Amino acid sequence: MGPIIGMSPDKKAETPGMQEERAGLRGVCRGAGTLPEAECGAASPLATSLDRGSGGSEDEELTNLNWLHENLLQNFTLGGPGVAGGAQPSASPLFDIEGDPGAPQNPSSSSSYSSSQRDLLKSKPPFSFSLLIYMAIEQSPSKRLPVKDIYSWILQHFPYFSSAPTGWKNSVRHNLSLNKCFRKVERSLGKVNGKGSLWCVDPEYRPNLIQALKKQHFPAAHTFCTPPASPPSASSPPRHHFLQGCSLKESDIDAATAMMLLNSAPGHHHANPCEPDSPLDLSQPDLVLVSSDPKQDHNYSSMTLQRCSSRSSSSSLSSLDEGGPGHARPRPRRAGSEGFHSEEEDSDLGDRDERGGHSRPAPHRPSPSSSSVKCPAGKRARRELTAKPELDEELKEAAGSLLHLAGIRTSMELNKRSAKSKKLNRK
DNA sequence: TTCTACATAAACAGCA
DNA sequence: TTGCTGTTTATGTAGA
Repeated sequence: MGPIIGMSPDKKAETPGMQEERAGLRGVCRGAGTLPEAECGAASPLATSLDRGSGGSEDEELTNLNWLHENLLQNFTLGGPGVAGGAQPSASPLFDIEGDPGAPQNPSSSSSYSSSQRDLLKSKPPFSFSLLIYMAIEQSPSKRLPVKDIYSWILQHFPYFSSAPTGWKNSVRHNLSLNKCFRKVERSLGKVNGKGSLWCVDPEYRPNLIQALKKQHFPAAHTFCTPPASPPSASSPPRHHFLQGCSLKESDIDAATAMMLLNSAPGHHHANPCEPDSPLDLSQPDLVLVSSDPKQDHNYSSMTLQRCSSRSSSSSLSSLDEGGPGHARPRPRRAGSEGFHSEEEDSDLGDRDERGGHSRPAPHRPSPSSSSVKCPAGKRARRELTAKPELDEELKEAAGSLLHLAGIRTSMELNKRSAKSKKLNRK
């Protein structure tokens, strides 16, 4: 996307990507639904940099997008620490919802993988860097990763980047720095700056990321997104599993997030979710705000909400990202994210300071009046809201309903999909 | 056409 | 000194 000079990796990768039977085919592997721990130890980011050395075919199998879709995102939504911490080959609710979790999903018996599917592996991931980072972090047992491991994870799961110019690393760092979804955690005390900070996902923004995932479209994957009329079979790629080629389903997300809520033990509230001693409990009800109403996006500043209401499909993530250079330039950067910025200024997240607290004096960014005006409901407000126990109950109820809905969703889903495919066909 | 999200590049600083 | 990490700014592209 960049200028010609800095040709975007996907353009560049056209060549390398094509050479990429190497990397691309790497991904075509047996990724039975959930990658067994034994087979995919490297699926754990812990293993990212550690295991890469041993590389090997095992490693290569990890790049299976199917696995990614099925396992990874399943993990995200569940958000449980068990995800990466221990093998969680068990079927998730999501897994169950659509079909047979036990069904061998073996895309890599890959003759069943179409060339288009393989191309997916070779081509640029349909995820933004933010999402990639999110995935990487979420996959880590501790929900914290150093940049290096994030690189590794991305490389591991998206071979595309192995052939991409190293600029993507810059982008990753850029995202980490800029995106409020990610928070820097010191590896050890007194090591605020310097090398090797850990990065975690700010639970406050986690739903945003989920939303972003939900809204992520996979145009290239539509080829295998066609609604199967028959139940999933071993020979056919799993039907949906979250990212399976299509945009995520609201019910998936919501139900999954609901599960997160349910999984969360009340009282596990850490001042700093990234506190090393307090494993990131992303499922904290008061941190993860979920609504059964997809329209309700608590994660956004009201500004974003407005935007979202007017722009149905704008990426949620970006709004919490840099907010877009927009046309607020010449002070582009933070302009759009001022809403969040102002939240930081709320200072309810003291550790946030570490970010701007670098050597360079934080340039005074005149917060656009719009931001301060449009964002009355900041994190604090949300917390106040969500801290209510009754809300917790409501959430649980909602979770139950959502799960129920998710369970019976399939038929509706089919309808939806057929409608969608019709729509696509029309195009 | 406008606006937003995102990607990319690059400069710069701090640290090991 | 070098390389990595982190921050920030600038700019371009794509999509809605």
